[in-house]
Amino acid sequence: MKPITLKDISEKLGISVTTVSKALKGYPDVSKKTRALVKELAETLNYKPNAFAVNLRTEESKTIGLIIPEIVHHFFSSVIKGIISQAEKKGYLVIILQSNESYDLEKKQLDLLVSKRVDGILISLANGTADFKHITDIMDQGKPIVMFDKIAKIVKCSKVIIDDRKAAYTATQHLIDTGCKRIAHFRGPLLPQNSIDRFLGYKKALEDNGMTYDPSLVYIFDDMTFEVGEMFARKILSEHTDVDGIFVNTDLVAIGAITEFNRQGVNIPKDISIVGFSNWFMSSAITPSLTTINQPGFEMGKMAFKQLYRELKAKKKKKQITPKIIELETNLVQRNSTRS
Amino acid sequence: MKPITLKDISEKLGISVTTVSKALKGYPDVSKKTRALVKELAETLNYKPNAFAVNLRTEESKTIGLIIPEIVHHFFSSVIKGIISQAEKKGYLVIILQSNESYDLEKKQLDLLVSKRVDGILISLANGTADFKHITDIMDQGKPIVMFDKIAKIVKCSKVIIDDRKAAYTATQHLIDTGCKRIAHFRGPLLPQNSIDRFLGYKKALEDNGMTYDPSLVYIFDDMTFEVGEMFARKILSEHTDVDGIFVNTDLVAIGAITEFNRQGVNIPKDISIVGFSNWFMSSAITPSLTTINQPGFEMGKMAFKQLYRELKAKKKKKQITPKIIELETNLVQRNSTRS
DNA sequence: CTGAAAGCGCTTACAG
DNA sequence: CTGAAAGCGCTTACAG
Repeated sequence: MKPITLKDISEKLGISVTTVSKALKGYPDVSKKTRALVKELAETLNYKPNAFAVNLRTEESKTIGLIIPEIVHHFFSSVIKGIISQAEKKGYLVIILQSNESYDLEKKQLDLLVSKRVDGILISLANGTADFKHITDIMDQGKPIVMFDKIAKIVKCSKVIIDDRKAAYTATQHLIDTGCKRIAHFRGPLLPQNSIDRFLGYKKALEDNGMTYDPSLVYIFDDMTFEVGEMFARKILSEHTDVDGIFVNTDLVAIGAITEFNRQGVNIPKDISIVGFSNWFMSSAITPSLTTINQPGFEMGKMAFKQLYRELKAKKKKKQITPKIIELETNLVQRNSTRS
Repeated sequence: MKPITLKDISEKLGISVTTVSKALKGYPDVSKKTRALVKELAETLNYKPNAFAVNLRTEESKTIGLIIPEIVHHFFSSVIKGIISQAEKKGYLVIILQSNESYDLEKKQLDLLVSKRVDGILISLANGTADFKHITDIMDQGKPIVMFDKIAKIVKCSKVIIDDRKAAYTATQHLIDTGCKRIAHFRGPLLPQNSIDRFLGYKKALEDNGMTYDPSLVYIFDDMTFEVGEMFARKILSEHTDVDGIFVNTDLVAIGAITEFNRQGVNIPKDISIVGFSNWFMSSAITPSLTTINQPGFEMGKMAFKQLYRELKAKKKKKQITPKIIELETNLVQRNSTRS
């Protein structure tokens, strides 16, 4: 059962392939009658253009690539959803790859996407990524690329981000406003820009409030997991009994910490207040519910695709692309892990 | 900056395109010397075959399509991860589409994937899907398709599933064994096979234990959300004060119910015991932690791709494909929402 | 308004 | 061992 081709239609109708092609695409230089005839037959035969041939001819596939550090992740999966839904609206399909926070994998996957000739690429960088040649190489080939969430400041492509520094400042200020005197920070890994910015926001808030910044209160770790949250909660209890507030880099770790503190009989928020980051769904279901920074994942995905789409269109028209930084708003969601 | 083609290499080397192509593919009928020369030049020029041309020639794209009801979902995102990681190992890329539990969207997306000529399709059906012509049509075209989790018994393709009936039986039996006398069931939507099977497992367990099955204790709802869990928890308290156990179709709804019961001062598990389904990550973090059925999402994704891959290979060799049903093991995870 | 022809970049059956 | 040629199915510049 071979698929129907233009040739099949042209033979049945006794006209040329050229005319069939034009008729199907609604070109004006085909008679109304021919056009109607062609369209009708195409319909009844359920003709579908061979995408492979179209791709080869037009040098575009209406497919984009997406590289993301982790899929089983509330924030990132929301971003994916935003990207896919927006892409579908514009007739684009999305190939998804997961870097597992590994630079090597990220690089290999980027290569793979390029060799598959996707029209453009959306990427959120792995924690392990410190060198960006694999990204700039692609930009140099003229392939549109948009970064989101985990970006590199130094790379001159479009980006969709939040103001991590400001959001972290707000989170820390909230701890201070609700009476915390000694505030720790679960910072996460060293490299990624948003770890850095969240840390800087935390530090700035302390300084602006005349509180001394104590490096020993900043906990660094590579894996942002529930278990890490439990572990550092225990560390706090043994190393820094005077800590009465923690600003945690991400909700999942904060939830691990809450679970451990609950287990140890620490009263949250009275003994220790906690603010997370991202507003994962879980944050509202845990006891006590987690005060956190709401980070608009779905929106971010939508915006990232929209920007890529703009660049795809600009490229087709051979227009110059000026990189754009799109910053989305965040807000503090007050719940029960901080005092009111 | 045009990409390098076979022609570029052949011209630089003064040999034919045919020979270059063969040399690159390691065909034996090329002299060692020529092969080495070609490979070296290809390397230095960073030659990448034009995937569009290869696709057209070979009529395959090494790309598969995946249609899933929802992405922001712990179980499904685990499945996606399993699929992608396995596909990557075998050199396949995955295009992901989300049906939002809608039959119309699912149908449209299936069409889209076919017209993009993906090599095969992986699908978990939408709740709204009651007719399967869109699926069988594709099978009739000889395109391999594998269903997972939310399947249709009537469709004769390969499937990766769990034994929902048995798992639900185990869950209900556990409630009975720990002393529950009147057990409700949050069933979810009517159509999907796994809702049906979980309900049947629940019913069977009651009957086998000499407990009367009471239809008024079975709650049906379309959206499997946290909010629905809260709502039906309230309903139970007002409609059936004698209920002392609930078997819930999925963890998310169970967690909503727990949250509402906590709020109303109902003691879990003493007043009401709850068993969920799926073992979402959240289930271990909530208070009380949720007893549930562990459903291996990552594994399911891996198996689904593996089966599709087998069928892809069989198709290439023009071998007949015999549909296979792959059943994965589940187990009860006892936590604190049921008595011990 | 219609169509013959070229070409996208590859692969492969075939001839030498 | 090498290469000319056909062909995958489409699109589009060009001629009539």
